[in-house]
Amino acid sequence: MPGPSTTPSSTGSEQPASRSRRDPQARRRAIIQAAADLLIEEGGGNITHRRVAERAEVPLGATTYYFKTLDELREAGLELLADEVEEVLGDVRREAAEAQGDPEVLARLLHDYLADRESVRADTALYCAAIQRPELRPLAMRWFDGMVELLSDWTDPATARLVATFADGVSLHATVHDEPLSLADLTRVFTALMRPHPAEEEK
Amino acid sequence: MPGPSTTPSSTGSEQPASRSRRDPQARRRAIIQAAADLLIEEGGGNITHRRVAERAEVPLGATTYYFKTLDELREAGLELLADEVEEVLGDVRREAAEAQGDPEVLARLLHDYLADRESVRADTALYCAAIQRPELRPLAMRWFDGMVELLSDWTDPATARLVATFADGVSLHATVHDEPLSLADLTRVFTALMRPHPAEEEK
Amino acid sequence: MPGPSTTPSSTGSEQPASRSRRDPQARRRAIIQAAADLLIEEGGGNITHRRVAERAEVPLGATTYYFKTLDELREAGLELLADEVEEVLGDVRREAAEAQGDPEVLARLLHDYLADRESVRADTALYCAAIQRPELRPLAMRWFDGMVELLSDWTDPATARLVATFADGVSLHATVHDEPLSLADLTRVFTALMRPHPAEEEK
Amino acid sequence: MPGPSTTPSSTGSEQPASRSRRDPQARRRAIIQAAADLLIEEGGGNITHRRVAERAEVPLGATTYYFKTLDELREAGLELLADEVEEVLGDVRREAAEAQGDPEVLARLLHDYLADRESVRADTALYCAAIQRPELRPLAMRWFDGMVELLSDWTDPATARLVATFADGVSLHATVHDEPLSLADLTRVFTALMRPHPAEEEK
DNA sequence: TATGAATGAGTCTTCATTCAT
DNA sequence: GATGAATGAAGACTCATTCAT
Repeated sequence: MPGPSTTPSSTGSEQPASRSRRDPQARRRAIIQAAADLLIEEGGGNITHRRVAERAEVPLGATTYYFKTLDELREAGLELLADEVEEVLGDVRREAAEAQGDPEVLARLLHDYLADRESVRADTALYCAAIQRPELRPLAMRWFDGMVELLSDWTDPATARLVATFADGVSLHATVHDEPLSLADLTRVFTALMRPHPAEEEK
Repeated sequence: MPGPSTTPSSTGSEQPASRSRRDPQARRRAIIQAAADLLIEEGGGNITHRRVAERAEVPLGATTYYFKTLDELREAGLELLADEVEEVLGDVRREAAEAQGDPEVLARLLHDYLADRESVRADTALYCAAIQRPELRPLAMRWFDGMVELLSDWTDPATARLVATFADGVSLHATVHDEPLSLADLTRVFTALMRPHPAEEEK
Repeated sequence: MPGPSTTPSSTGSEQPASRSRRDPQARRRAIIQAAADLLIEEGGGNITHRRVAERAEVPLGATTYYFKTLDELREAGLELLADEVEEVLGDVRREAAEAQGDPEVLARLLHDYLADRESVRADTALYCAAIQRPELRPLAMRWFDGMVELLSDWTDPATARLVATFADGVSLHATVHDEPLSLADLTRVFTALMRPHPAEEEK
Repeated sequence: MPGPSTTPSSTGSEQPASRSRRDPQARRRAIIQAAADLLIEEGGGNITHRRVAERAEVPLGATTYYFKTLDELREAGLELLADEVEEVLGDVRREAAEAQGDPEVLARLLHDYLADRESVRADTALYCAAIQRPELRPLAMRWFDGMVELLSDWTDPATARLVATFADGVSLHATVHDEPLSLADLTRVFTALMRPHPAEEEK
């Protein structure tokens, strides 16, 4: 899995002067990026105009100029996180295609993804938001649905959903515990779940 | 699984007048309970002295009298959630013991647990808190560790960890999606994971 | 001694509307002035955002907008007091220069200064602050050091320090007792202290 | 000068159990003592029932039981400080009597007194209180008047007042600066001021 | 267009004081 | 008599939002 190599996410700060004034688009992006970073670091409850402005290195007024309310800004940040997660998922998908859905390869891809703390944090941050505010659930589902879709090329939908659910647990586990599951563990689960099973009559 | 039938958790409000004045113990409990309820409903970021006081039907001053800081109050609420979760887990354990660790029975117990929205919310609320504030991770781990311990009676530790991780995903899934996984799905995963597997050489 | 004749200090309140809104500089000044007034009248321990706001006739929020913390505001007020005191001292110095350090003239200058209750209060307010908070001592020393420097033109440093110490006592005495020392008393002390003395070997 | 050898002031903490319960007098004293200590350390503005109670190691209720209001408690503390100062002054007086008012001896006594930081702090704390609250001036005057009376045995009242004023300045100076005036300096001033002077016609 | 000034609402917290026990 | 519980008022501080410029 590609990791954040392609996503310029949550790292930027000293973009060229192009970000500042006279480039509204870039400015807007910088603000959203700052909001997303803060969402990851501190959770949605602690994000304020002032903190975002400072982080994005734009004047306070800019944050209210581009976003009518703080909620709107928060949502834009979450959306960016979801986009990032989805982008990562897209990369994974391409690699998975080549692997023909080999459980071992899928396990390795998930393992690589887990190594990218930034992406994992984005993922769990989305889940936190979704847990606390139902209207944000669609954002969190994008990851789950993407995962299911990815897997659907190689297995039946029910199994795909189960594997995706397991992947969620793995993400959560990686965030809360110090170290993520081992590649061997992941491989074992993927293999066990994707192996043809006797009773195909679920749901 | 017992569900909250035994735990009068997170529902109370209209205790007899005995809760009020001059019964510090009960008062403290009521405040913590209110905090826990709010944690479940709105997440740790949105809890305030005022909201807790209103919820617990005590004057504002009471919340600061019993807890020097809001953090302390929040933590007490989380601890209560963790206790509740653990209590549920204890019940599960007792039932699991009788079942001799039969995967089907375990799946049913998890399924029953998922039907108790309150407990699931408590579980995910703990995870949210742990994600956003590392110092709270031990609380979230109590659930995971308890699950692992429970399973350890019937399978090897590595498998127990994997199943517990899956259970985390299931919890998360149940909170964010409208309906939890089916009993059949759970049974399938439990069976697949707990079945003796060829390579015992993980990690 | 000139007294505050030149300093519009600690009296203002009814500036033209120019002070209000959209004149940050003036607003800031008004707040500091109000703080200084309160410091003189009630001492540093009793100054609050609310009182300052009311005194300066600005909304409460203004006091926290211009000063991140109350301490900062307090300090700004004290600094203003110190500036005022120093300004008075500058006037005294100019007059003293013409008098060639004649003890009688110096005594008269101090006597005039004592007649300006406002300045004396500023002086003692600074001392109070310095007594209770060591980090503010430099502010109080500005008066003492200024006095020493002033006198150093006409007498040796040791004597200057003694005379300045006496002047401190006089200030204190004037604040706590109803009436200050008489001109004759001051003259006597100044003369006695500045008269060449037998043993020049102190310290 | 005796220093604090005779005054058990502001040091106590672990009196025998006699202080606690069943000895109201001792309890009251302990509370007042604690208040006095806090007055010296933090100034009158920062004294609270809770802090006093903690310092005196008595329950919170005791502080309101023995003193109807906080002001009353504060005043009791100041009174204790004044008593202590006066006690020191009494010791000084006895020694001064033997010395027949010799300026050199008086200077030494003041110098010794300055070495007792505790007493000096008490003195200046009283002055701070008196500056900020006129109704407390009598307390601060007790020290000044005592000094004048002491000196009156050896010199005329006017001179006594001048010397006492100087002594005030010395106290202030000692509190705000790191080191007090030298014995030689003090001697010089005392000698100069108490020497018979030509014009006896002041005030 | 863009932004800093502005402010009132709301946050946590401390505390004097009262009072039931 | 003594004390911990109790609470409303007030304090410092933060901030979303508005608005003049």
